Amino acid sequence: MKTLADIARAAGVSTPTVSKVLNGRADVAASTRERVEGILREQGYRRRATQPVALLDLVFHELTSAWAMEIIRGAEQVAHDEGLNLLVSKSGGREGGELSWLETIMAHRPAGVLLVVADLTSAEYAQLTARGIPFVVIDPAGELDHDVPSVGATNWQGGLAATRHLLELGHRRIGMVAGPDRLLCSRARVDGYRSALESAGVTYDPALVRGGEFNQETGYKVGLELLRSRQRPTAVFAGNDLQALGLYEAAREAGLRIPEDLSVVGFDDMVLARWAGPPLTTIRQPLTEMAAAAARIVVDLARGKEPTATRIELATSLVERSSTAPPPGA
Amino acid sequence: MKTLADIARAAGVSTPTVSKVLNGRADVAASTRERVEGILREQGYRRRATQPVALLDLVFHELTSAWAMEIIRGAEQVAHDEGLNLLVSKSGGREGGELSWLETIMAHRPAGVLLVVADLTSAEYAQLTARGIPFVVIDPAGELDHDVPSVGATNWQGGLAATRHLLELGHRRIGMVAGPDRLLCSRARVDGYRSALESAGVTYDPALVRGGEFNQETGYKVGLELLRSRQRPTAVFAGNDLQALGLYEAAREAGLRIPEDLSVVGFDDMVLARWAGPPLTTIRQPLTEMAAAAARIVVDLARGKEPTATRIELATSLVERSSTAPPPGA
DNA sequence: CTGAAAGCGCTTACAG
DNA sequence: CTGAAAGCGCTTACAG
Repeated sequence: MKTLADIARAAGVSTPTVSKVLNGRADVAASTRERVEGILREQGYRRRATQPVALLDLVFHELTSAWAMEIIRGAEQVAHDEGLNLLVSKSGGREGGELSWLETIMAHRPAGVLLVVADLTSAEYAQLTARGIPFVVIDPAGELDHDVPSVGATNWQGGLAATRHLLELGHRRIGMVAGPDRLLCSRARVDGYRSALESAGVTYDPALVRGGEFNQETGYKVGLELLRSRQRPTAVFAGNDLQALGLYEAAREAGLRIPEDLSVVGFDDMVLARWAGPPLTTIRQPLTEMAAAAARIVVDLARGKEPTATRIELATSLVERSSTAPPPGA
Repeated sequence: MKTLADIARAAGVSTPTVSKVLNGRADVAASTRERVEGILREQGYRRRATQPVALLDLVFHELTSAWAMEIIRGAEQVAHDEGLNLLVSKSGGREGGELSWLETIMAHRPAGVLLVVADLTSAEYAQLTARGIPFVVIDPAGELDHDVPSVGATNWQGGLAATRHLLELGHRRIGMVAGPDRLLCSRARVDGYRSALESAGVTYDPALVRGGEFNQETGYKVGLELLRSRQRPTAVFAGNDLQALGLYEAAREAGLRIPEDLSVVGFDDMVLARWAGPPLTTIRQPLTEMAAAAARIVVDLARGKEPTATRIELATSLVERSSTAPPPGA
């Protein structure tokens, strides 16, 4: 690590002069400035920051989905309002000799950390807490210890609303493409589905619920299974929008029109839901607001203020488009 | 701004002790540690970072589009590989008493800056250069001074390929929804369109080209105009995917089926293109790769290495889906 | 486990 | 325009 003194020596000037060049002061001769700038560049000088860069770390497990953008937008808004700088990174898919995501974060000591769809090991929890770095989990993957602040969406109510919508249209045989069991949000959606059926007096049939990952391949695969079964459902609730789009493909392949022969409801309301053919009826998850709420909690925590609440679920809502209709022959 | 000494005084300990607490050293009594942590929190202490946080600034004009995510992904990849931390912010829509985006960036002295769809005023250019902060413009909005490094896509070739594809299907009356004239990429796409027509011996008809913003409203509005004109086009090349989706709506409203009555080609290949109804034929723009290339240039520049090239255009490519077909009656 | 003393990297105020 | 001197915020090495 080079110091100002090193640079000064190499440039044949004093440290104050180098300091002035670095800080863009006017009282340095042009020729001196140039020489010093050259040496700074050459020697790869990096300043030890004197102003604290107030950072807000936003950590995704994966940076793939369209999903992520809405979260970034919400976090950026609050970060900017609070004078913080938003640092975006991903924790997944990086094993081997490298520093763990947590070590990287510890190294730059952010004012706070936002974790997206994360499982926190208790070791990670302990490290974060020990260093007094406040954090909030957005859309927690699994159960969290009671005192970990988190922001989610009302997934159960969403599953309920989606299924109720189909029931109200007259559907009775309603299938579901479930997400992975390890994810809280996925289990809640399935339970909401089940609960809606039961309170409508429709018997829950486990054969109509098949699970997999939250992607379009699963929607396609599970969709084909459901649509080719003897008593095929007239409607399917997909655990998320990507699965719903996989279902679209399966329906096309099975020769079923949406919504005439098959109704489909998704979950998330990603941008593409609106543009699917036909536009997808889905449950909107307010990701931008969720991220903003999480950021505000973390900022409060960082400033030693007690946030009004540290466990929040924001409301989901049904967005009706054109992928749902009464069942055939209704 | 609180100092360690302030905290020490308030906690009734010495500064070294506070320093130890901050750095997670083991040799502090648990009770002392707790008391000091409490005071640190209470007084909102922020350290003046001693380790330099190596930052890469990624500045968007707007943080809205699905677009942005692919760029973030490319930049994050390189940032991580190079041990930099990716800072995401937006420059647009923030006038008034606040610091300009540039001042904010100057304040944290990043290793480099990546600007997306930006116009750089010469004052901004001068400031960045004076401080020796290297920067690269991704998808430059307008003409840049000769020595500003930039990474773009081959927009002209893309316009050419889109139009050629339609010509090869047999279309002769091909409309275009143009983007704003102020954007370089938009003008290049229009020129590519025109060039393809001319080299196929089809006369360029200015009445078939109508412009507006790069959004779906423009696609809809301009689409209706084109489709309701006396000699309506059998195919339309939209300046970007959002416009193409607006066109979809216009076609629906005009009672035209895609692709049977009207062929549509978009530009960008956003995720939603694949899921549109029908899936959109479009020109793919390799945003992730563009961002990664830009990040690599900025890192080289920051380390005083001469990058292999400072003006790059990455290749676009035609992605054929289901929105294009031979013209009716062909 | 604690803190006085020395030291580090940088900046500021000012004499020339 | 330059740099010797003093100062700032923090850390380190070490005596108790």
